[in-house]
Amino acid sequence: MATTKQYTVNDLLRRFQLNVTDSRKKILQLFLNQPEALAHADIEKKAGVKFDRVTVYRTLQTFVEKGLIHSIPTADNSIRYALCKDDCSEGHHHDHHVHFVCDQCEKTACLDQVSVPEIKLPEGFKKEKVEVVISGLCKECS
Amino acid sequence: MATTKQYTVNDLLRRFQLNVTDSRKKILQLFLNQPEALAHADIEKKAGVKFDRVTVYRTLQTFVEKGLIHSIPTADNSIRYALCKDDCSEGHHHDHHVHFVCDQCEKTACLDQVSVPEIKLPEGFKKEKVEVVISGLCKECS
DNA sequence: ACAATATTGCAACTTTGTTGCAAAAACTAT
DNA sequence: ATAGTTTTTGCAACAAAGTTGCAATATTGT
Repeated sequence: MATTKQYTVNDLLRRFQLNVTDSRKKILQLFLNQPEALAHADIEKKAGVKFDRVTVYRTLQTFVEKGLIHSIPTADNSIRYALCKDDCSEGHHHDHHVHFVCDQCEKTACLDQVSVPEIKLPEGFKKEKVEVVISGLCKECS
Repeated sequence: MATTKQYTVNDLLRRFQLNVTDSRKKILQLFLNQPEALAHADIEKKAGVKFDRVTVYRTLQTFVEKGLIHSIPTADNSIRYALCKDDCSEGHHHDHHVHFVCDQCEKTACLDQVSVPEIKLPEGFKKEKVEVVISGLCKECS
């Protein structure tokens, strides 16, 4: 019930050294409620009129900085965010899974089962982070 | 000399069934002149005050539609564009190489030598396009 | 060179993102 | 519980990015 959820969210925020506030609880809950990645616009919509646009921006920024969520690059100028699973820490995201964007329903998901393959770069390049975004049709749409 | 360049650009535009106009020539030339990917802002800057913002938007859109350039997804909300190498056709980009973004100089490049590995998706997903963006330090910066 | 078509530039507008600052809320220690 | 300190929020104002309609201009094929 409601209380259970609250505890989870509060706990999670605390664990990431964040003060517990209404907007943070609400936004974090959105991420926990559903598997897909969320764009800024989605969050504003789903959170209702309740929070200022600025607050949403700042909350997302904070969450990324603390390693609660990570951003998924897209080719359409709308960054999407998803919960980090395990080994992300402050300022350092290790995102070893593949992201999938459905061309039809536009939903973005983390494919935790699929890991990013090793890629060898030419001499002189130093690899820091590898992002793989696959587009196509998701389970529901194909 | 100048004339040679002109011919190349005109040719290329014609080959992609585009009318030859000042802005298209200029913008295409920008892409040919240098290896890095360009963001919208770069293009406006480099093209000088000569073209309207709207024209640049529309030109890039047209180029993408016709398969002359492709967009590279980024996590910082600024789409970058690069010339398509070979097997892109109208509405269908086959971009089998890896993209590299330097964390220091911010330059984005296509690593044509490095090809995207096969990735197997879970049951039910239909793969259409695979984008790989690697960040780190480029040759010059490391 | 002309007519048909496509492209451009302008203006006005919408959306998206940022900053400074005062009010409100959350945390800490008593 | 409360007072004091620190964070966070919301507002306002702004800046930047992107879109649309339309009239003027440029391009193309004949």
